[in-house]
Amino acid sequence: MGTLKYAILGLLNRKSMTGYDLKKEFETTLFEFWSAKHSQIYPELKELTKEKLISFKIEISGTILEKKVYTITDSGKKELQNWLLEKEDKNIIPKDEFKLRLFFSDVLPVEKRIELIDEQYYFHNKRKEYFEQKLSKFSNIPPKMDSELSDYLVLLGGIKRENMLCEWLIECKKLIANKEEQK
Amino acid sequence: MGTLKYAILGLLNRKSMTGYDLKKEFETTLFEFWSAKHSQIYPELKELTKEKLISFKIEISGTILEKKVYTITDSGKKELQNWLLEKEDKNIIPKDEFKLRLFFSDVLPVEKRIELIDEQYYFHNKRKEYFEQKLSKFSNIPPKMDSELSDYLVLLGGIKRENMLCEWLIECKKLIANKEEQK
DNA sequence: TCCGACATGTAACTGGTTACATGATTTG
DNA sequence: CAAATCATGTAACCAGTTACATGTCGGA
Repeated sequence: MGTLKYAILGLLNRKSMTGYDLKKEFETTLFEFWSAKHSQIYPELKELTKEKLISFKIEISGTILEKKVYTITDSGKKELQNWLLEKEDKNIIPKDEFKLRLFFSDVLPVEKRIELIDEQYYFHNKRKEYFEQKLSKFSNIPPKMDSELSDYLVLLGGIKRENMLCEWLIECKKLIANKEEQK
Repeated sequence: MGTLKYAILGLLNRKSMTGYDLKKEFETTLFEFWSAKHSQIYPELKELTKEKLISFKIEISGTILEKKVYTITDSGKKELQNWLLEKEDKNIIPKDEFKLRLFFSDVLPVEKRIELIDEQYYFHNKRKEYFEQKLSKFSNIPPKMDSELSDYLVLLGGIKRENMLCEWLIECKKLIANKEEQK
């Protein structure tokens, strides 16, 4: 796929920054839908520079520490644009270890199965609350600025996902418990 | 993680089968939450055999075609059980290329952004309908058999996910179109 | 007799994680 | 002055995909 490439181009299209800054962007801004470690970012920056999609200039931080501030090139902007407009079905269903576990858990005693679900519920409910708290920090809803609207939309998506998972888990619990009663 | 190992153990715990059968199980039964190509399955079966978690006996199909029918061992059953009961937060948010695209699409003209969303909506709506059709094939709801209930629960999860995505996309479209009007 | 499904494997490569490795700067 | 953070890189490994490779069986 080479998606990391476009994640980096997308971020640099918003603002010039260093590899370290990019790393932090992945940890915060893109956290909800993409991730990359610095060990993947630095070699990719090297490659993108070679492809002339980005360029860098060295800045001195303090007295001797050199940092490379990367900037997207016109060619890079074009490449990003093309990717954004690409019409391709890459809609692979993501792997889900919990579903796999739940699926095979029919060999466990019902109380263990319920425990499994309760744990998962607790987790997603917590994450849901965290996202909702983040949402409440928007002063205008919907936001007026374009890039803020993007933030808002993906956050909405996150909340909706966590919410859906909580609802599903409650339903799973009900159905599993209910079957037990029938015995 | 080594999740493939448990996917295979889980399937063999239900029923002894060949590598080829397992491949088909991944394509049908587990499709909604896990996948593996035969090129990954065969080496893993070799490894699991070495670890004595599974064993095989050769059956002759037709006149000379040998097939290896794999069976889970007691040791394998124990290993599966342990994994099912494992308490670990591996709740990594899955990568989502569409969200990444949407996130950076603020540089596109609004009509292109709407197109992007419409395409995605069409896809998820189609998948939702497909899942719903699969759901309608259950004669009893909720199913009485344990393993059928598992099928039912993950299918419900799939429908709920596709439904949530459709709702979210409609909301995204509304917010993006609405911003346009404000201009 | 041909074609699609059955059946099993390996090799090369890609994307991503963990660990190794180093050093500067800022803040308490 | 110590600890956290800033800053950049490489190496080894793991999971997974694509392509290569071979051969059988059953039905139209």
